[in-house]
Amino acid sequence: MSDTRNDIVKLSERLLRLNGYNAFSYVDISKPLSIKNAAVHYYFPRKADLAIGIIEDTMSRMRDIQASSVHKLPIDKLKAFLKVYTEAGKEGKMCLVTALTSEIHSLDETVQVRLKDMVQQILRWLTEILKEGRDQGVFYFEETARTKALLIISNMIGGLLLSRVTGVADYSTIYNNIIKNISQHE
Amino acid sequence: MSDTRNDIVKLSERLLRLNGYNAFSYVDISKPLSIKNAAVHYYFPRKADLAIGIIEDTMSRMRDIQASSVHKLPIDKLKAFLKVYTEAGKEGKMCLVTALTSEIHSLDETVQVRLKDMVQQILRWLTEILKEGRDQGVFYFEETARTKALLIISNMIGGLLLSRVTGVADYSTIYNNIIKNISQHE
DNA sequence: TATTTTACTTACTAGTATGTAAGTTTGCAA
DNA sequence: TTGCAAACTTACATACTAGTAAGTAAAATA
Repeated sequence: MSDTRNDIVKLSERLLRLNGYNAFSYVDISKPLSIKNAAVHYYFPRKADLAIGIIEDTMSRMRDIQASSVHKLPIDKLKAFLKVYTEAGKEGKMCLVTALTSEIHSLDETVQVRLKDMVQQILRWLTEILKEGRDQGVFYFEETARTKALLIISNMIGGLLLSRVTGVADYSTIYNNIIKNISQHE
Repeated sequence: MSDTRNDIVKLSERLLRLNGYNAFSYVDISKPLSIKNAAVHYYFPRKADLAIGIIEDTMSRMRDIQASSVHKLPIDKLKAFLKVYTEAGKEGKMCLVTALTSEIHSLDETVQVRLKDMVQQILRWLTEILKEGRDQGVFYFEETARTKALLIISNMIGGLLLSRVTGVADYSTIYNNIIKNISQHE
């Protein structure tokens, strides 16, 4: 895959997660890369194609993280999962799910389908980690694993948004609470 | 206050929370109200003024809810607080904080200041409810009241976003878990 | 009754958005 | 060496955006 195509995806993803879907344009991407906006259209004819490109790139990285933590302990799997959000928080980024879901009515149906799929995969990923941790007796929670996953992911999504306004310390507070809460008997 | 001005605020708020800040235009507001876009500019010269109008309207309703639940039990105060999110969920709306925070870089500094203020007030409101409930021995949580408030609000913010993609049932799951979790001894 | 203010409309501008069609350069393959 | 495909650029079309300036009709005020 060409450098240019990859540069476009990386920069688009950054702009999408910093500013939102309707707040970045083809020129915002082409200008910093010193190419013309038509060059972006060459790789991604429509903005929907670009969105799909970003989703696929993100899911690919997601699978890499999953693959490289297969042999780790549940707590480290959980930390690897949450790290994605922590890094976003440091850069003031939303998570990709937030960026797309908050402007879902601006998205092509083809993009909405991919977004749904991504959310399901994220949920399944975390649910599996939680199940494993509980089975091994290192995680403690009363809810179903899927419900606990919903709670943790919504904490992350909301935490990243809130911390944009109240400061990253609040994201850390949420993060620490999740780790502490799941590791402790009741 | 004129009907037109109020109609503009209500419709803008709806469009903002359904579609996002950069996804609605002055024409999107004027057309359904059968007025010209310049009429919207008459009341709200710049889009920032409109955003501030929406924030103020929302905070005013917030204070009404607070005022009308002063004499209620902590659990009913909490339910009154959360009801705002539940109603949004039914209509597929994000909360106002999400709609604005997700596109914070598109907002005027004057709007950002008001947004910050609103978030602080929401946090203070819920924190007070939680303190009162714990003091009366009806709420149980180990964190500070402010941290618990952060966790609940981030659950709501994230729950509303996730449920746009996975279905409202997931919002309900989160809601029910919050109520159950805070009401139970450990 | 005269004047001013309110609540708009008409008509427009300048800028930006996504997207397209056709042309150009470069490098590889036959 | 010719031909072709990849990776672009040039130039443009269409549509929409926030925002403004000037005009108007009706209501409130002096």
